[in-house]
Amino acid sequence: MARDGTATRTAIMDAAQALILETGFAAASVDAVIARAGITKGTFFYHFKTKADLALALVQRDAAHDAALLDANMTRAEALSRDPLQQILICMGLYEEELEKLTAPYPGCLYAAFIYEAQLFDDQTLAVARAVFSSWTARILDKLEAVMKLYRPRLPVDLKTLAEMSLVQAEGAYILSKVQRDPKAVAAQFRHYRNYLELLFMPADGPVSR
Amino acid sequence: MARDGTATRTAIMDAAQALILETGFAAASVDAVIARAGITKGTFFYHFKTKADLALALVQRDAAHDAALLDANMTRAEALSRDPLQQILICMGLYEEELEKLTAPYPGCLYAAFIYEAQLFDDQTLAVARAVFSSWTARILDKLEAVMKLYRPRLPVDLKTLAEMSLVQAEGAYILSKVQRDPKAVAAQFRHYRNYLELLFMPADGPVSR
DNA sequence: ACTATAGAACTGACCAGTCGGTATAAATAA
DNA sequence: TTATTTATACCGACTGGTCAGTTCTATAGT
Repeated sequence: MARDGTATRTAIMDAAQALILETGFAAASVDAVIARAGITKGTFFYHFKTKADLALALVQRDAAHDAALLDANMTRAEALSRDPLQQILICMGLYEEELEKLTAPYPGCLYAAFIYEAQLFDDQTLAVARAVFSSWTARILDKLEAVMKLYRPRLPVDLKTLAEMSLVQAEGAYILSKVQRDPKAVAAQFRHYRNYLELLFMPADGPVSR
Repeated sequence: MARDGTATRTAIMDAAQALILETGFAAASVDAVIARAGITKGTFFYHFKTKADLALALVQRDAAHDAALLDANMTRAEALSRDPLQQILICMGLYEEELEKLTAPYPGCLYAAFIYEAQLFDDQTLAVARAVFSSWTARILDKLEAVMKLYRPRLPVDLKTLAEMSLVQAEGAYILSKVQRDPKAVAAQFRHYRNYLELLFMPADGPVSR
């Protein structure tokens, strides 16, 4: 097999991602990456011009994956309910379902790993992380604005930071999961976000509004 | 002044902490630390046996600081209200007040930085971070249990993960603040945690219970 | 012929850590 | 009072190793 290098490229990226989430980017040396991927240095630099190039490829791959997953979950949620509040709750519930299946602590988020070593990366790489955050937030914010047209929140609330809170809850939960070595921590925190939205928008006298 | 080295030791630790939050631990080289602290290599290794020794000292210092701050804020809150729910809300409000004063993005949390480079540290160092998390959680959980004796939550809720959520919210907000370069992001997220607690425990018909 | 890979030797920069030495000031002895 | 000792605080050149990245030759599949 000398023709298709995509498998090798993927192997390098997978090995690097796992290593980075264990040791950080700086300590995930090229030597360590190639050892884990089972290839040699020549091959590594055949696929990636520099280590920074790998960083960019990794963050772009994650960005594409995360965007696709949110899209899939939100589309499913939209098919399951016409109510925008229910759509968000269902969407978060879908994430929660997946997270409940974890048997090892959540390995972590590449954007968070990179942001805690921010000075090591160029603007382009960090911009990808920023873009993921802002498009995620925008998607949730859209729904929340639709919710606001149908429901009156029980407390005055800023919708933008409320949308961002879903991300915050995820990133914070990843850290908790790693610190406590607890696979279940992330799902539990997603559940709290769902609770908050429910309490915020559900009228006091019951689940139906108008 | 040849006698008192504590100022130098503090300068090293301050320089290291700032650097670590910008670049991560691995990339915060001893050379970079001493350059920022304005001292030399000999001095560094006079104060710290190894770089790992510095990591331990840093995390211990933060642990002591964080424990003292929670204690101070919670004690103030306890003086301001007899109601355990109000005590938590006030305590979180005190944090929020401080966070609203920020003019630069929150620099980050050392525990989070370390956990994203976890393999670089020995068990003792990571254990300090774990201990901070668990004693913080325990303190909040205590209050929440007292709350539960007076109030009935509007949704079934797990108190332990609810206590942990305060930490999750903080850690997640630090990341958001760094990604968006937004100094206000952290306070806004603390506010949402307060809102959640309020909605969860405040009876539907008004702020007074029994 | 072209692409994908192996492998190994090499470079210069940077890494953590060492070592011999100096400066200072307080304690002690003349 | 003035030397001498002792301990602390600090300096900076140096060492052996690792880092990212280069360069080369060789080889196998298409």
